[in-house]
Amino acid sequence: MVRNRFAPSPTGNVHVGSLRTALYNYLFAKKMEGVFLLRLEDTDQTRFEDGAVENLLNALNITGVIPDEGLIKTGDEVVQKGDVGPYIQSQRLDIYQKHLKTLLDNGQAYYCFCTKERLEEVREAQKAAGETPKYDGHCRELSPDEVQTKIKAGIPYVIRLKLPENHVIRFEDGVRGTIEMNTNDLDDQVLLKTDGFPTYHLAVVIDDHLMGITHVIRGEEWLPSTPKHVYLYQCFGWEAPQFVHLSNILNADHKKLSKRQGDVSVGDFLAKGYLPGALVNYLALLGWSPEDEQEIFSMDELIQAFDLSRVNKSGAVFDRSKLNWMNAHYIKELPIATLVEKLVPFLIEAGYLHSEEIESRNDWLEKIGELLRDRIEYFAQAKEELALIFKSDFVVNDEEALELLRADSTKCLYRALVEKITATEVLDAARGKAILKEIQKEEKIKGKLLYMPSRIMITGEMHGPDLTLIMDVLGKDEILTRLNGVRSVIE
RNA sequence: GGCCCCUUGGUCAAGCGGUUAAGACACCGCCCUUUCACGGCGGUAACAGGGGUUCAAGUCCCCUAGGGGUCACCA
Repeated sequence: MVRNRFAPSPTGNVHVGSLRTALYNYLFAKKMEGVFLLRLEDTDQTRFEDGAVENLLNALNITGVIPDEGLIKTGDEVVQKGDVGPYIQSQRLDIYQKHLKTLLDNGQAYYCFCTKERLEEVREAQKAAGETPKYDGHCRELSPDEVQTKIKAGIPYVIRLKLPENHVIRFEDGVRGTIEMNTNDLDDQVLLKTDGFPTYHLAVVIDDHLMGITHVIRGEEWLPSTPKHVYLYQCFGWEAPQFVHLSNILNADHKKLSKRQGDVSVGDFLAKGYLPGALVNYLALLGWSPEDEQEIFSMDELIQAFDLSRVNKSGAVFDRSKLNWMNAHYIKELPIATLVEKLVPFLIEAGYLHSEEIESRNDWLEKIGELLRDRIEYFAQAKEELALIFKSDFVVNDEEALELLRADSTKCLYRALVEKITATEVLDAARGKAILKEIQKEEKIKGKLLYMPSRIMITGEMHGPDLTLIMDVLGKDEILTRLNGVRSVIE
């Protein structure tokens, strides 16, 4: 039975790269009818950020990458579910201690009393000499007596992994094949920190084993330290899981996608009005490809199609414009009620709508939604796209537009428009269309000279949504107000 | 710098010894549209370089180059 995990540390927002890692774990687990669990790697006491766990679980819940076991959020409550917990590393300290003792007893780990200052000096000296910075083994061969004396003296210590010299460690990576590394190129990794907390390297091995993890699917940044993990499995006499290292998601400059270069967290994208399904769909295709040429996938379809053997080895650039295309596609498919529901927060944010008006203006909101549907890639674009709807006191500055307004026929068009709209009971799209047709017939104004000046007089812009839809949304009174506003330019 | 990984169009990518080297996004053009967009149709554009192996190499091997990751008492 496949057992997977997503094991983030509780820091800040969820990076899209992390989401993708979680997603691939999830898809694989579901595909294999296994279990996807979430474990919190909070062994760095200095890293903790308030609300991070909530944030993390919310992001997973919203995107549908939901753990079966471990730390989960049901309703407003964060709970731990499962038989092999706790699933929070800071609650497993005694477990690490116990296993560490085995290592110490077997001579596979040792106490190290070196100060940070000394380590720093050693590193500097090595760098200066052009060598690879590495622990120099200063405490490697301390006698048991010496160790006891120092511990009794209260000297702070860490515990390090005692790597055998010149020993090749080999393992099979699920996407990269055989990986070999010589222990001479590896460091005697700290396993237990001065504060009594384990490092990632110790905790991840013990937890993955104890939690029955069969497949470790994680980011490529772990590849160089995986041999240490493999060695630890050997020390404990445990069977190592299948390792699968996913390549990084890159920026346009081919560097690891990181903050300060735009949006990188799930929260950023959600806040801009990207749909969770679209984000997941896009991320799924970033580093994996299906057998056929399907591009649009529901989560269930992804589960069906997903296959670790089709995961790509090389890094993938995060392409915002393709994400935009995909999100636009999802928006086009949305039922109108859902579209409105998604849109409303952005209208409120833009100051176009008050929250009390939501229900009473539903018909109007649906019109706005349809008018926007084919025109935006993500909901935050609604603000700009709708600017011409909410700006009644516009001033026309564009030369070309002014020229059209000053055209001889426009005076005539203007009068006819005012007259017909004033005489109209309800100005909906159909009536708007009819009015323009009538003017075309009666005043012999047609084509560009009919539609462009009308558009400019009503919106102040040369471009925008279908004019009759705009008329419908604006309504009779607002349009008359606007026409009145441009009167001076026309006459 | 050491070690490890990677390398097909601008981007995502298919390809797993014999193909006119797919498809998608982006871009360009045409059509639709009395605007812009949407949509439809079409187009430009790639096997990093060099050696092998083979009748045959984008596909296998080696070297070079380029890119990335990693070298913490962070994960």
